Amino acid sequence: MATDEIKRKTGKGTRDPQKTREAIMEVTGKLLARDGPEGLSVSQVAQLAGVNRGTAYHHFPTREQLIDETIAWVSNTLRLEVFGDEPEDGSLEPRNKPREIIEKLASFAMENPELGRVWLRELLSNSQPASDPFWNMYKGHVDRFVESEFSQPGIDSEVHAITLIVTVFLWPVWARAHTQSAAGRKRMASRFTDEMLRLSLHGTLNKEKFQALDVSSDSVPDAVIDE
Amino acid sequence: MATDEIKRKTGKGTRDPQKTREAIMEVTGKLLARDGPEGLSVSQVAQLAGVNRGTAYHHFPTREQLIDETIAWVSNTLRLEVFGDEPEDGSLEPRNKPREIIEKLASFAMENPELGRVWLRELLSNSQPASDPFWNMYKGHVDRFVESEFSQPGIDSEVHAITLIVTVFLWPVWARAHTQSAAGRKRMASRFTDEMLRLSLHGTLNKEKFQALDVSSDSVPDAVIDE
DNA sequence: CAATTGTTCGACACTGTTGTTTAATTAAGG
DNA sequence: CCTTAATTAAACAACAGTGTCGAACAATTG
Repeated sequence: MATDEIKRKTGKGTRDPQKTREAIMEVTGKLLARDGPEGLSVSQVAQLAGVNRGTAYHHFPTREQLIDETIAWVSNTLRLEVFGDEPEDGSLEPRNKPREIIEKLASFAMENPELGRVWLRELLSNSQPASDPFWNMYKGHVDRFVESEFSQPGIDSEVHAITLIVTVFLWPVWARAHTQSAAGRKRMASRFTDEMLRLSLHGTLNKEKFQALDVSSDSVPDAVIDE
Repeated sequence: MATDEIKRKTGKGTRDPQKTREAIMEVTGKLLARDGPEGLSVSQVAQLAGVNRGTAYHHFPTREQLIDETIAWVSNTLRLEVFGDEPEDGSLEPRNKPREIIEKLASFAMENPELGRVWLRELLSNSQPASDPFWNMYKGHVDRFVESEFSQPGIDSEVHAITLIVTVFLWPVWARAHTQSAAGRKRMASRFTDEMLRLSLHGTLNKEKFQALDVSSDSVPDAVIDE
């Protein structure tokens, strides 16, 4: 159970600080996804990264800092993988098809479930997510879509953004726990995107049976001014 | 930061083992939601529950057992709060309006974000969720809805069940981090149910603009036989 | 080749947690 | 009132984790 160890020293290049640093963060990311921030131990990270604990402390002065930097690194990795190198402010082409982004997101999430999980965990417990690069970019896309001619009217952009990102990142967690093969994973990913698409186009309710449904039973004004 | 303590001894009834037990599990639930299973310490639980550590060990022989029993207790609490005392197998009235259940779920989740979070965490990392009472009941309802005349055809029941439950339990986490007042929470809960309803009825895409959309681009057969 | 710089390692002291035990205290129920 | 069970307080060994050192080490320079 504690006998697993990753031999990082492949090839001849024996000493590579940057690679060591990344290896440490990579393992930290995985362990963060599994155990959460409170359950992470530098000892375990070092062991799994095939590195002395002192080395980890050389790169990251304190446990807290290791966690923080790793999360920032995850967010950046996410941003790069999903959005490439679009400009950060993103006030650009609104022609980006939302479907493309969802597919990219979903497939990435399925292949890297740990990253999505650790990032999501941080996002949800962070009261100031505006500082997160990936969140800003993603939210910008959603906002632009909601205001575009391609979307239905009346969508609550914040609710939509959160629900979408949450499902995208957590479906793989479920899917992975119920599939072993790579083919199975692919199928699960397809099922997800298919269902998302179906949902986007048709919803879930049979409209003929729900004509008399009071949509705004005890709703509140749309304008939301909090606090 | 570590100076918080809950005075459990309200009134005169000083000694009540069952209540002590519940108080311990309640605190355990909260801490589980905050720190995850790996981050939970019996010492902290005892301190926050206003109980001696020995007492905790009297009720729960080991840390692991405390966690397990608490999670089971959470699942049961969830089931009771949302579904009342319907029979477990639930092969009963399919006339239960899905909307009613979603509203119950959503409002409960908004008022008890910790419980939902700890349960969800367990569900997603559990490869054998069929043993969870709340999951079984919930999944049964979704299945029956999907096969009923009230739903759209072609819904992937598993995907739908997971995405719905995930959003229901995680939206409150986000909402709570961005609202202080009780009124604000209520508004956030309303926005969620409204948007869910809107989504169920109309989806997100403007159909006129997406007529030529290939729904089954690289889809796979619906029949899913894993492994 | 030697000096310098930055990386990695092994050992150390310290703290906190677990699980166990033992003795003393306190309320509840017959 | 007296027995029983719950609770507390305290101490214990075993252990894991955190930070901090100084020394060993590699690679790049002069």
